[in-house]
Amino acid sequence: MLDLKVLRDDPDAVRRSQTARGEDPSLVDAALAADEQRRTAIAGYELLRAEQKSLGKQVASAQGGEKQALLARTKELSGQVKLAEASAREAEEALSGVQLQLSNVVEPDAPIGGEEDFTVLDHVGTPRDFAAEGFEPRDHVDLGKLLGAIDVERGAKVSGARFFYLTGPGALLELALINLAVQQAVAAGFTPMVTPVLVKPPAMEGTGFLGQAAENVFHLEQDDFYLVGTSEVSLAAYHSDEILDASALPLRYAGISTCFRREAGTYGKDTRGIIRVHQFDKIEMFTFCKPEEAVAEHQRLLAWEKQFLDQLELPYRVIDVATGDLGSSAARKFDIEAWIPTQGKYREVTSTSNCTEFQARRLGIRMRHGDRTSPVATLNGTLVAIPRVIVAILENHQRPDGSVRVPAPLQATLGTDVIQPR
RNA sequence: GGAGGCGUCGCCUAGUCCGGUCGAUGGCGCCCGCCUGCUAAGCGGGUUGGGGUCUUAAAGCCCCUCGGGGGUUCAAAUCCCCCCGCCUCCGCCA
Repeated sequence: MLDLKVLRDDPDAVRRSQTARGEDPSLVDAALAADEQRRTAIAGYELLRAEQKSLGKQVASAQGGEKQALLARTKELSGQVKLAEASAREAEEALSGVQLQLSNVVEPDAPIGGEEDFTVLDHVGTPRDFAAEGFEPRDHVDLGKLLGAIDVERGAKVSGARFFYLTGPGALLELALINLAVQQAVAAGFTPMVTPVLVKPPAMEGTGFLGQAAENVFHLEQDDFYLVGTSEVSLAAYHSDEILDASALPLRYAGISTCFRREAGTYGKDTRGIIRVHQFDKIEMFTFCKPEEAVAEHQRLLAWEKQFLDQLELPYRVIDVATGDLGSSAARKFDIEAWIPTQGKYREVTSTSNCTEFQARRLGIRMRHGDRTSPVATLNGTLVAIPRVIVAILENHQRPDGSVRVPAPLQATLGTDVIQPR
């Protein structure tokens, strides 16, 4: 949710941002008009209500005929107050309806354009030249089968498309990655958190996932629960309707959770393997900080993501996601994409977003500084999304015989430095 | 799932039976001041959050806020209904 003050004082900036995202700039004018109506309605209601209260007090002490006269007036007022209150509430709802449709204002340095208009900020590592090594790389599905690490057939049998089992070394790989990620996060000062994966509507709405992203969210109709697509949701809502001590910021949490995604509208996309699945586990970094520190914190989150991938010796690049491809809450987003040899391209493995005060305003998360309160900034970043990192490890570290080299920090949990075909 | 109890402006708490003087009591904590070799104690004052209005800004004024929503009433923390959360006991169950 955007600050009404910004909307009133600098509507052009919001219009420009909407346009850069490929969204409707006229929403700004609709919001301003709704705000105007709301304020008029509130003023009307409050005037009547003030009169009702002051007359009510006189009724209490008045006697006889005077009391009867007052009662006649207040009875009439009572109905008027109810009507005015209803129209004030209607106007409030109309405004928040428009306000909820407006996306966050993008950072000025974010590249303008659609999905393909990102800019590449960094390349780390070099993709292996399998041709020079003299063999054709296997993809992660074949490797997973060969190693007894991934079972997509039975995943489909039991739960349908886009479900899978991690078996044997695959399961151990997940545990090793989670351990490594949590250890790194704790060392960096994050509080590790195991979070709920079912949340009530306000948490989902507050984090901005019920807008354009709504079709990708699982909803349990009978109980009105949503399944989170990321622990970002439960972590952001953790402090909802709270006033935080500004001196205690930043608060950094590492969420450990399963994530659920409907992947609607992706039929035919990544149907093979475990790149795009309905359920996976993920460690997510989440920060509450002062708005003026958000940009610097965003860089720190990105640095922690790189630190993690560096240890796994994966070639990757960092991209600055273009305005048209940002989530509604994000002002800026950096993705890290790991090299996937059998696809011959880089694929997203992490994503970090600066949501500035957008989520905090919706969720009622403020900080106290001096004698006033104001919204905090929230940021999130993937430390590890298990399936995609497993894909990257298997494919990048494979050897001609189908065995896979295990990066050093994972060897203890795996109990070996090479995963051998079964 | 069943029965009962509870939910008040950071924490604790009075008030709810019997509607108006609650524009919410007191304590703790915190902030400011006085006193004071220093500290503590003592004394005085302040201390929910949101919105509207006016203003360069502040102050002021007004409205809302007693878990949430609805109802009764001229008037609701207080009466009625629904919901949510917490606690205790019973049942069931990893």
